[in-house]
Amino acid sequence: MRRVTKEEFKFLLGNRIREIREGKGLTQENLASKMGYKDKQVVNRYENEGANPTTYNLIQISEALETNISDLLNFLDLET
Amino acid sequence: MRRVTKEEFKFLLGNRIREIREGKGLTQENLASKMGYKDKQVVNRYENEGANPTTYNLIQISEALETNISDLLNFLDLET
DNA sequence: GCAATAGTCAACATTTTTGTTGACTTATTT
DNA sequence: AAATAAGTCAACAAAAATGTTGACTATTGC
Repeated sequence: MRRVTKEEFKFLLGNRIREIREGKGLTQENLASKMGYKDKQVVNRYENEGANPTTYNLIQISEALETNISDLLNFLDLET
Repeated sequence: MRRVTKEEFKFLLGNRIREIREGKGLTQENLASKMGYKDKQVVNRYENEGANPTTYNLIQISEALETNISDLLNFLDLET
C-alpha cells in the first residue's frame, strides 16, 4: 500500500466511507441502521476520527454501502 | 458476505492465510519476518486461533503474501 | 420561533487485537 | 541420538476497536 502510515490510512478510509455514503444519499443514521447499530455514532466516528475497523466490520461496511472492498479501498495502490 | 458469523470468518481467513503462505513455500517465521515481527507467534495465532485483523493489518498481510485483498478474501461471495 | 433532521463531541465499560516472550512438541536431517 | 527447523501453546501488558448513551450544534422547513 505504498508507504501510508496507519494514521494516514485511517483518515483516508474515513473519508472514503463518507464519500460513498454521501454519493448514495445516505445519512450517517441510515448507514448505521443498515449496519445494525442503534446509533449513528459509530459511523460518525469512522468518518471524523478515521477508520481502521476489523476485517469483519470492513465487510459489513462494504455491504451496507452496497459496494465491495476493492472500491472501499480504492485510495490504495492495489496493483499487486 | 452471506451469513457467515464472525467466528466462522476468523476460521476461514486463518485457513486462507495458511493456504497462501504454504502455496508460496513460506514458513510462519518467513511471513512474520516479512511483516516486520520479531516472532512467528502472530502468524501462528492467525492460522490457529483464526484471524480478524484490523484493515491496516490485513493489507500488510496481503503485501507480505504478495497477493491482494480480493484473493485473500476469496472465500467470501464478493460479487456485489 | 419551533420542530425536525443531520451531524458532532465526549465519555464509558467491555471486548478484542496487537506484539512479545518463553517453553514445548514435531518432524526432518545429519 | 543430537541438532536444526517448523510449528504450537500459554500468558502478559498495552493499545485499539466496539457499541452505547447523552448532550450539543447547525441546518432546513413549517
